[in-house]
Parts: sequence; C-alpha cells; structure tokens
Amino acid sequence: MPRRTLDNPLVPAVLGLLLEQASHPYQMLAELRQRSDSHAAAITRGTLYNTVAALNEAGWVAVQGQQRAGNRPERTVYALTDAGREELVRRLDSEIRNPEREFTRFFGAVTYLGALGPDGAVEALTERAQRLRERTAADEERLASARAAGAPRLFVIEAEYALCLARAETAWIDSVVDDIRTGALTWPTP
Amino acid sequence: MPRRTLDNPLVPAVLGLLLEQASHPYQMLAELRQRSDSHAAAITRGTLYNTVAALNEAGWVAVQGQQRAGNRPERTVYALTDAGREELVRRLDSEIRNPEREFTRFFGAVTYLGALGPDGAVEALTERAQRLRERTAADEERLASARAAGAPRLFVIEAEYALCLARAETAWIDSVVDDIRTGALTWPTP
DNA sequence: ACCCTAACAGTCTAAATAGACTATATGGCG
DNA sequence: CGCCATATAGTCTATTTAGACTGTTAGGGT
Repeated sequence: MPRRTLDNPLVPAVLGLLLEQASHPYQMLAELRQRSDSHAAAITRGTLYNTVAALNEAGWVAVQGQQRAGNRPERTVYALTDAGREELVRRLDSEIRNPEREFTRFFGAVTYLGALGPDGAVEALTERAQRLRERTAADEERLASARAAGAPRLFVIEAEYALCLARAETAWIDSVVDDIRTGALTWPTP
Repeated sequence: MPRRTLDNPLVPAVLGLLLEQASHPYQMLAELRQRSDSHAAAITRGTLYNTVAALNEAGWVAVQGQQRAGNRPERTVYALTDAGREELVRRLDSEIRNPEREFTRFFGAVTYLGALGPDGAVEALTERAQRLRERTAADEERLASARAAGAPRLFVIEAEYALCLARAETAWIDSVVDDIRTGALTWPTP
C-alpha cells in the first residue's frame, strides 16, 4: 500500500511525460526506457507504480479511464491535472535553480583512488576513459540522427548536457592519468 | 534488524575510512560530513549503522572492541579485515572502470526544460549558474587551503574532479542561456 | 552553582525501493 | 500446428532508507 512518494527524481519525469499525453504506467516506463536508453534505466516497475499512485493521491494526476486490449490486464490511464502542471513547473524551476551535491559512485571511488596504487589507478582510469569515449561516440550518433529526423533541439537538450559532462569527465581522467605517468601526481610514501 | 546492504555508495566510503584507521560509526559519520562538507551530507545515521552492520556480517569489517567515554553510550569500534581490504580494492576498481549512467535531478529537470518557456528557462538557468559559480569559488578556496596546509594532492583529488565537472556544467548553462537569448535555441510553436 | 544548548551514540519505525511473481497474448520456429 | 521466448500489465513482499526518538554529557553564560 503506497503512501506519499512525493520527492524523488521520477516525479518530474512522470509529470513531464503526462504533459505530452495521457498514459498508463507501463507505457510510461517503456517510454522512459526507450527515450533516454539507459539514463532512466534504473527505474523499477514497483517504484513507478508507487510514484504514480502517490501522484494520484496528491491530485497532480487523475485517472482518465480504463483501457483494455484483448484480454490483457486492464490499463489505468492517467492524465495530468492543472495542479499537476503547476507542480511540474514549480519543481523544474526549483531543481534547476538549486544545484545539489548529488554524488556518484565514481566520485566515491575517486576519493579512495590511493588504495589502487599508481599502476592500478592508471589502468582502471584508462579503461574508464576508453569506455566513456565509446559511449560518447554512440550518444553523439544517436543525437545526430534524432536531429536529422527532425527533433527540435529543445527536445534533445538533455542529451547535449550529458554529452558535455561526459566529455569533461573524459578530459579530466586523461589529465590525471597523464599526471600519474609524468610524476605530477605521486603516491605519498606510507 | 539489518540484513545485507552490500551495494550502496556508502560501502566504499566506509571501507575507505577504515583503511585509514579503526573507528566507530558515529565518528565515521562526523568524518564523512566534515571531509567533503556536503557531498556526503546526504548520509543518514540509520543508513550508516545499517551499512556497517551489514559489512560486519559480510566479514569485511570486524568489531575491534568497545570503548566508553564517561557514561556516554558505549561505542563499538570497527576495523577493516583483510577480506575488507581486498573488497575495497575490487569495488574501487570496478566502479572506476565501469561508467554508470547515474542521473541527477538537474538532468531530469533539463529534460523538460521546455515546460518553463524561454523566459522561465533563462531565469532559472541563470540563477543556477550564479550559484554554481559561488560554490565553485568557495570550493576552490577550500582546496587551495587544504593544499597549503600540506595535504597531498592525491588526498584531495576528488575535489579536483568535482570542480572540473562544476565548471563544465556552468559553461554549458552559459552557452544554453546564450543560445536562448540569441535565438539559436527556440521553442517549437505548439 | 544552575540552566540551556549542542555534541555524543545509538535504536526504532514508517515509508520507499528493487525486484520476484502472476497471468495473458503474440510471434517465430521447428 | 504446437511450443517457447518475449511483450504486456500489474501486484506484492522483503530490503533499504530517512529521519524521529532516547538519553547522557560537556561547555558557556548568568
């Protein structure tokens, strides 16, 4: 029995999707997964249904009706309410205005980079940079083909952002690897 | 009753701290909070105790003993085991090698930037950039004074990383704001 | 000397999450 | 034509997590 999941990153995502069109949770999930093939990949079914239920209780979304295709389970279609539309804008505004320190696994790992020793660090970092480069190339291609297919830039702006950060991270890693190799970054003798 | 919290970002952090010295959870928390004044700020007491208990069950850490200062609650001091040391290295290595798509609130918000309209977007983004700049300046200062106090660069490497990303984000925001103002990024007419 | 606040150390519970489980339908392949 | 893998939709439970709650002690002000 779900209660109030009103502060999690899925909230704006769901409201945003519903801004475009009414939808049922399963479809939203497919949409989210496919759209940013992977960014939203961490989303689980349970969490999504839970969030939508909480949104419904809060009045940001409302049941628009039930649908049924063949003898499949019934789908409950939700639509954004006016309150939901306002809430979405409030959230987006606040989440953009306030930079939060959300930190990633990589950040946590880098904090104890020392434990890998110079050689281990160079090896691991080099592999990461390599993988990042591959991923970046793939993302660039996807972005380009989306644009070519006529997607307005505004609709793919988050991909540009992600690319920008990925490039910065790659450059940083390269510089650290370099510094270890040249001796500009050394391991303190214990 | 805690069970097995073996995959969360606190795990490497705790093991990393214990690599330096044996400690009790309350102290670890203080250390984490102070060390990266804010990055780790999201950590809650409950979660930490839970994680340490799980680590103990897994055998990565072991109880070193009980301490008591005056009539305060007893503190349970934990130390890293050999298995824990190996695990730490395994984790660090894997978390560095595999770039994961962990995405932030800002990323989620940018995805629906359109909903703010051009003016709202410019305003919100401008404020974020401003705040980022202030924070970056403060972080740079803290980093500089840590170095001046004799901290080896390796020990503050994660601060360099965070700064690098923050600068990239700021630059990206500036460029987007510019593009909106000059008309290089437009809102599709609905 | 006495009071108030902040630091200390930990436990406990309500809410949130991941992911297993249920059940039907479709499409491809042997 | 029957069988298996996958897609559709959703529910349910066991972990996890956030953060409120408990109680003690040191320090500062009056």
